[in-house]
Amino acid sequence: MGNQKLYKGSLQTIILKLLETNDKMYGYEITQKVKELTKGELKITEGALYPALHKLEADGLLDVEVAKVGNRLRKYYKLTESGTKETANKLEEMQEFLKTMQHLVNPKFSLE
Amino acid sequence: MGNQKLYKGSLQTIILKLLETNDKMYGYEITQKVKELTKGELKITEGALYPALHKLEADGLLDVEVAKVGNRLRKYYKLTESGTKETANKLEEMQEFLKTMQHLVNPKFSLE
DNA sequence: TATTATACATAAGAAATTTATGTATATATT
DNA sequence: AATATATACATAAATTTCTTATGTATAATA
Repeated sequence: MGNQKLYKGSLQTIILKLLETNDKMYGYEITQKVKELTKGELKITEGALYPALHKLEADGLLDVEVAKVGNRLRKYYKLTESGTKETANKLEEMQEFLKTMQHLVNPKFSLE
Repeated sequence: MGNQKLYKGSLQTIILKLLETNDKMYGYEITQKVKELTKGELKITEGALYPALHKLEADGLLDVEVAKVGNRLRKYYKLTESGTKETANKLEEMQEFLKTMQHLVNPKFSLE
């Protein structure tokens, strides 16, 4: 783990985006979903994920709901109202960054 | 300053890419070039830039050459041989990241 | 029955910034 | 002439965000 290149600051945005699309997810599910969607390109470690989820919750962007499945706990997270707004902001920021970086590092194939 | 979103870890790549394109640059010039190329979208602060340049130099990726212009110093940086190789690696990594994130966050290209 | 997968968590340390501050010269503005 | 802005470097404290390591426990698989 920790092999791939995940630029610091992008994890929050990834989590928020997944919750926007999937409505309700638990931590372990998020790690698996990211691995699946990126074909193993990105691997979210637990040491990064759980503190990030706790922070998003503390900041009021996520609500949590504990479920018991069999004998095991799951903590389902979903966007709050303000979380939904912040998701839109962060996605826009990310898009801007991607466009800017694309232009910087590969002017030839710039999207704009 | 510090308003824009510069994901941590991308600054080194930006510096290396600029030096690949421009052969030889000094610090202040880099801050201006980034501002110009990104139309003010990204602003590299001195507190980030100078330590980054020193680290790249310490890691053997950059050579430095001091010049006196008028009565003022300039430190011109350029890629070493190993810096050129590392630039290629970092650019490839960045391209991968941009592609991956584009798929993750861009609704149009979203996989789910 | 031993390993892997599922599912949470935290803590120490590292890396890369931000923010603040400092020094000094050159140029432009009032 | 005085003041502000631009040029050009630098560092240090604090903060953010991650990596790496470790811990607990249940469920499924080889």
